[in-house]
Amino acid sequence: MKEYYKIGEISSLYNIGTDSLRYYEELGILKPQRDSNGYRMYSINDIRTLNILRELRSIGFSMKDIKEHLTDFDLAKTTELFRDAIKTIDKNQAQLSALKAQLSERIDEIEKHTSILSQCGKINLIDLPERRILRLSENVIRDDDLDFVIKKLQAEYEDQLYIIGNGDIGATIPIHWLREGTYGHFDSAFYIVSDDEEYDALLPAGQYMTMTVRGSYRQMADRWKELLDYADAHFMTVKSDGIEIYIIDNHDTSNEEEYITQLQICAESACKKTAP
Amino acid sequence: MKEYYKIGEISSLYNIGTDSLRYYEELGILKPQRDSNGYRMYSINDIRTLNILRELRSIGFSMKDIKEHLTDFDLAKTTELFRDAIKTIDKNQAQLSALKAQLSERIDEIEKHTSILSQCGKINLIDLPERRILRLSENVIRDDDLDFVIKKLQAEYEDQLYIIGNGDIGATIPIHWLREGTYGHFDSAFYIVSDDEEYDALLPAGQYMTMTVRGSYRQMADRWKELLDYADAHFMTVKSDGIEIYIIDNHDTSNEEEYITQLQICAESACKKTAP
DNA sequence: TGACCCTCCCCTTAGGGGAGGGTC
DNA sequence: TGACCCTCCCCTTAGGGGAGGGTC
Repeated sequence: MKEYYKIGEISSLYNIGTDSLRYYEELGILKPQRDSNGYRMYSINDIRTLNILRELRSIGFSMKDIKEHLTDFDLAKTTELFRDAIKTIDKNQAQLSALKAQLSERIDEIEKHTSILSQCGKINLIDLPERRILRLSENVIRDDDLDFVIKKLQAEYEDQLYIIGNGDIGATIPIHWLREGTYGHFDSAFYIVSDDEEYDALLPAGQYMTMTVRGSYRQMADRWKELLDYADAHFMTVKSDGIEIYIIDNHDTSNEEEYITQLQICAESACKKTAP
Repeated sequence: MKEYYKIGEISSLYNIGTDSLRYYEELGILKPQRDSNGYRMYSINDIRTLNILRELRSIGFSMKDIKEHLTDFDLAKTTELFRDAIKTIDKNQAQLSALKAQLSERIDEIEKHTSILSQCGKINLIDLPERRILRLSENVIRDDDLDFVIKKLQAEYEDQLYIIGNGDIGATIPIHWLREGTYGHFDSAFYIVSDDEEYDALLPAGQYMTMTVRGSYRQMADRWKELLDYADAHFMTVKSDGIEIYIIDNHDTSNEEEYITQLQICAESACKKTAP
């Protein structure tokens, strides 16, 4: 057995690059002697250090931590180091789990929504419960501004941000604007929040006319007209502002044709009212 | 609502540094216009891009992935991106779990072994089963070389490395060297492997004299002498080489006083043999 | 004037890769 | 001679921090 080993021998034995070994020396962790020709000579002691270094490295410790540990360690310090590492791992795992749940939910949503494409363009009458929303009102909001408004909404409720963001995003249009056919203005943007979250406004319960629309926002004026015409034809009274829910929007696709938006407006049969 | 926003406004709204925004521009992801004074002017469209960018970033995608994604994405690409991300997360989680298990095991071992300190220095007679080992024989191995030999052993069974490394490490000393009192030479180093792993040699089953020793290796010659004297005094016949198991060594502590080594040697009562 | 913006420029992790030149 | 070693030196991620100087 030899006294010293050259960098190449160590490199192939440990299956690590010679660069790494030189780097460890640069950091002052390994201090191989030098031969008269300048070649690094690794002793058994250097190899021992390298053994520990690589073990800690594979566990994921930083070189700084490793250097610190190597200068002076005993059983208590070693177990403490390992315990800390476990805590860090737990944190990372929890983060990853949360992320994974978010991603799964997003995928599920996209798939769920694309599966209702057959509904597109049809008018349905459905009963919706009262919905809680976080609302940002601004008098006039152009279509393009929506993202910005949403962001302001998020900024306002920053501490809840981890909760918000999964729910549906929407906007409301005063009924008289819809009647006038001047599409492109909204009077508020909102998040629909779930029961256990903070909210500042409500979308009323009731019977809603809904239409799921696929594609560009340019067609919305026409779609709203269809809905209002339908209401008139069926002697229904419109009882809320127009509501747009952005199911698939520019966050999910850069292809306008894939957008999915649901139009909702509360409307009840006039006959109901006039019934004895 | 304004047409354009300055870098500071965006920065405080998104709670990210202005450096980041400049960096996104440098990468060509954001392309804010410039005012006549050279100030960046972020449009609603830039804000939209930034929204998506930050979302993907928080999920953990690299800037390269994000840039690629932003140039052209639709529902199919978005879900694919998310699915890939989930796969990556799963892999990372699995790695972390394995690491955590390793760390826990190491901690448990250290604690288990330090709890048997009361046994130190006492001679026990115990029956040990046959043990499977991976053995590296070298004619003469100095104490200092052990780590290196172990490394060669690992290199030889590289594909099993994830298995190896948790088991006990030890070395054997020919009985005549022990008798001579020339401690510091070994004729082999080995790993004890579990039942389902590859092995190339055996430590025989039988009754063993054992002594758990705490502290420096300098005392081992004396300890071995105690064991051999004990055997002689009790008319026992030594039937194996000396075996040292390194329970706590220089990998766990830089303090020699904390080392724990178990000496084992197979020895059976002479009276047994002479029984009718 | 103070807050805000600009453009360099240097720094961080853990090495990887290569040039140009000596060594066994 | 070919494999091996040496020392620079530049490069990677996603920004952070600061200097020196202009702008509202």
